[in-house]
Amino acid sequence: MTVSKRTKKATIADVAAAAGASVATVSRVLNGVRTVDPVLADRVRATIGELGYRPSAAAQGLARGRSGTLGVLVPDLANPYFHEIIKSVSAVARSSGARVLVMDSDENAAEERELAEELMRYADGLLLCSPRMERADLAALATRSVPMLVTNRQVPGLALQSITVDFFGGMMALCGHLAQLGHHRVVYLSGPEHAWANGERLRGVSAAEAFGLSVSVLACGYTTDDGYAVAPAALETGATAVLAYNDFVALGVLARLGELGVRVPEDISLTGFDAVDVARYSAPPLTTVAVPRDRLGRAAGEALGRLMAGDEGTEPETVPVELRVRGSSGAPS
Amino acid sequence: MTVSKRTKKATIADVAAAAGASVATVSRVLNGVRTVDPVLADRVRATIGELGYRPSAAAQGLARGRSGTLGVLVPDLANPYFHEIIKSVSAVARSSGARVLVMDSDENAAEERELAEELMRYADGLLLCSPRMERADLAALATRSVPMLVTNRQVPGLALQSITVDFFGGMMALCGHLAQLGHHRVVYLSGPEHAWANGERLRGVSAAEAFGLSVSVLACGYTTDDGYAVAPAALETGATAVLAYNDFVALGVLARLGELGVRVPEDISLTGFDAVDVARYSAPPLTTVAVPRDRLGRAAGEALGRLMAGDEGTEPETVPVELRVRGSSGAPS
DNA sequence: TTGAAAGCGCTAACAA
DNA sequence: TTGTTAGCGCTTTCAA
Repeated sequence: MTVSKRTKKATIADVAAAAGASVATVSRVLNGVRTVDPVLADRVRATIGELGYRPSAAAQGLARGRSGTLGVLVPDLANPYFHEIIKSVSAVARSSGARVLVMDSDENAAEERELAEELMRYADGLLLCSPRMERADLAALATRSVPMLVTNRQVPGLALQSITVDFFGGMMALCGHLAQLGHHRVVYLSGPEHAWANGERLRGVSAAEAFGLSVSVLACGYTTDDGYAVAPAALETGATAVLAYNDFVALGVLARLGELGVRVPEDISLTGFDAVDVARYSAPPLTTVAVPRDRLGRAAGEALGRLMAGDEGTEPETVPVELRVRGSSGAPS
Repeated sequence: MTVSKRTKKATIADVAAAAGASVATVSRVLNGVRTVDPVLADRVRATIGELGYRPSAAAQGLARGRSGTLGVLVPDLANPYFHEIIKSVSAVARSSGARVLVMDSDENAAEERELAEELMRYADGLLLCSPRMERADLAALATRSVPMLVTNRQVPGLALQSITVDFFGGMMALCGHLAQLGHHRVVYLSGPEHAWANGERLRGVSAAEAFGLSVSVLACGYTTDDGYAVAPAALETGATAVLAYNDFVALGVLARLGELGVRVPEDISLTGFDAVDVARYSAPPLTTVAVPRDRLGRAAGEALGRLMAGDEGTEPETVPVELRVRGSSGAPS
């Protein structure tokens, strides 16, 4: 069998004609319906192979009334935080014969709503990862006919299908650890302003004031560059420990402190968040909070699957985190 | 206007009926065809808004004969190398009204072919990022009716539409730099066996033997963990410089060397590849090679756009790289 | 400027 | 067990 350059796409009718069967029979073979004579079925399969036939996804989708596609919207495809999530969701989707359509909103809260609506045209179900959009938009989307699940966002008074990570608890744990070491003054390097994840962390450090920690907050960001830039300001607060929004920020801080001759943890303690791989390999390795992103992704994929199967209303789920004490935190000098 | 919970999806016929127009007219409004009475058009648009109508992607795709979707296949979604590429491709696609369907082959060369074929059912064009599949599979895919572009892979004798990065040149530059510093014995920590990117780097170090470098090769991998694990073996080769497959591997090596009390670059030099963000912030910062992934992604997106527009055959493009000399390389002791 | 109607490629009743 | 055929929701002639 030789396939020539740029084969024109074969249709089910072509296959039927070539195999001497009806389109219905070909469709049956395609879909594994058992009521087909094995001989005929083999002939059809052979023809399919010869013609290199593949059913059109659009036609199947239209006829079946569903696309077999899961839409995933993330704020930033270049943010490693979302990679494992996407990966796990993809894996879950694939195991149930679905595909994943990914879109990136570029951290643009205003455009998110429109992208989500667009995604709904293509997908049977929608996963909004850490959406930044306003409450009203989220509420409107939730009423659509496409099942929707949200990660890392909870809106008081809005019954959103959601799975969240216990950022609050994670930050509390971090603060508790520092307090135990004897710290009294800490500074939190704040992440994306509209991110729920940032709000929860902030809530966590604030709550820690209850057990005697004095907290200052510095607007920062979520990249290594952001951390590098804000490190001197963090130093000026006089805090004995720096709580970075995430590991990347912490690595930036660590680098800058190194340049400034400030030792970690002897002169100042430093913590990250997320427990990305590289955080284990810095010098010193970062004390941080492990966020099980694969688990989050898997849970999201499965919950979405249930929603799409008709299960109205999954319980909001909260994925626990885990404190990882490593070398970057120590007793204050 | 109140939208109730779980609106049933409206169709173009619903809109037509509600607006007192024909489906043809609604379609015209939807597609911006000018030959519609402004008053009628406004009425249609209003109805669309009220009904929250969105055209079905499947129906449009079927009727138009194209999906408006770009398929992207990557070996590993969790590998940061591909993130910026996906992101740039997405951006290019979006600017021309297309969407991106991403699939992950999980580094499984055997499954890649099947996934690519599957992707073709959904997409108008295909981007295979660093495909690991065999030559024959690649050749077969290239004959399909869906335009296909490949990054980081060139197959001798196969006219593949491709965009590659000059890994060979980058590795040569790294070797040249080390040779100039006075190194004579280096060890290359080899990456994924079937990756063209690894082959090219290997070709680069081998070519460097021409200017007096003695090279040994150690099977390693592409993660920080891999680097951490192989570091002692690298040390045992007696090389005065370690060329890691990429930055992540190098960071792993760096961490392990630190634990072993081996100083970089005083005791041994170390280089990375790719110039990911964090590589600038290690102590010492990594000497590496900058690979313009955004540019690769943009170029790929644009070239694919041209292919899909009917341009038979884009010239194979090679994206240049840039040596970044930083603190992790120095003269041998 | 508008509308009727014929597909697009497939699935799934329904008949045979 | 097989085939015929009516949709699925949209685009796009073709007529009016």
